[in-house]
Amino acid sequence: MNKIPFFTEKLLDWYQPDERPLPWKAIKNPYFIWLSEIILQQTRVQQGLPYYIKFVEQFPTITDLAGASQDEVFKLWEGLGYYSRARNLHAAAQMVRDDYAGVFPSTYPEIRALKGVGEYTAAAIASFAYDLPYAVVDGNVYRVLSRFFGIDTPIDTTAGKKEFRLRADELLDRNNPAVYNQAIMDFGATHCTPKAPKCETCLHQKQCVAFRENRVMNLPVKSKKIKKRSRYFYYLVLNKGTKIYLNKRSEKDIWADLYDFLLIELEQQVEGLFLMDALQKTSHWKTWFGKQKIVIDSISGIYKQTLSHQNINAIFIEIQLDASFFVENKDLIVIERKKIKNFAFPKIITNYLEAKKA
DNA sequence: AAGTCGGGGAC
DNA sequence: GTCCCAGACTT
Repeated sequence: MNKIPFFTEKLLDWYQPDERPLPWKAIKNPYFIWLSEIILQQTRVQQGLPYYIKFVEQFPTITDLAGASQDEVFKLWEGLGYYSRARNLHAAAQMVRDDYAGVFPSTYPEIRALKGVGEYTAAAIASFAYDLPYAVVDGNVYRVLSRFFGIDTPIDTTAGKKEFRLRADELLDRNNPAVYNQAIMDFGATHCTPKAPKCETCLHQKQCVAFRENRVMNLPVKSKKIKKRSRYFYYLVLNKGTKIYLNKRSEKDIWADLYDFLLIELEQQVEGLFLMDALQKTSHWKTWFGKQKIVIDSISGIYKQTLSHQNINAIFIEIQLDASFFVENKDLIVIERKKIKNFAFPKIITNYLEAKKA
């Protein structure tokens, strides 16, 4: 029996498993645990919970998920963001089906090798599903450890990641990795929070370096500051009778594998009388429409969406095409408008579609 | 090592 | 407005 560090002893003493009941706790099904961990990457429990419930209901086993179409998986993921998670989720399910006969792998290296599973997620699955001694290091853990030990090494550097990983491994209760990992994340999520941490009632107050030195609000440290660029999207919503044209987005940009409309992007915001003139001058317009005359049905106001690295500004231009009209673009698909609910769109598109309906 | 990938909630 | 959330991947 290893000696348990003081920090760990106090943490386990604090932890009350039933205080924050969640459907992926107190289960050992590795598929459900994996699913919950992917959904919760960079996502608050509150936001991810309804998605977890939907996935479990629609795909009771990982083989069910593997057998779904990509459009089905994306539709269920719609609105949650970071859509590469959905693509990797689907691919990993097929890996488990094809390489492991549908049985979720049970060793850390095998779990870590699944698409979309990094160090954190592999440790979480290994400990929660299989009681293997791997310490999780997520945003909660960075915050708790940086404060308790007064570590100001930036967490978004190679040195910082290594330092916190070593520290986390020392603190892990190797006899009870699942409970320890749950406890430290719950503590960070409910007690040692980013803003307004509950230091006054904290059991660690006397030993917490950050509290003693009045540095709680300065930890953890991040070195990088993100820069945002603004983009200006002009969506041509093509309608022909009861049909509508959709575009499936390619891999290189935001919203890969989601659907949107025919898009012209300009370097700046253009409004009012200048808009159609600016659009018709673009090479895109000339390629798609040639010299055919386009009749504009309506032009929306500016829809805005903030992404982690971009500010998106979008204007939607409704166009009714004549039956004889031809659009030179092989990537477009034409569907019945009433089937639009089967396709997954970025939030800014669903916002527009909702507003149009009303 | 730096950049990129969403969306929402708390302040 | 800013920060950051049960991070991972690409270049």
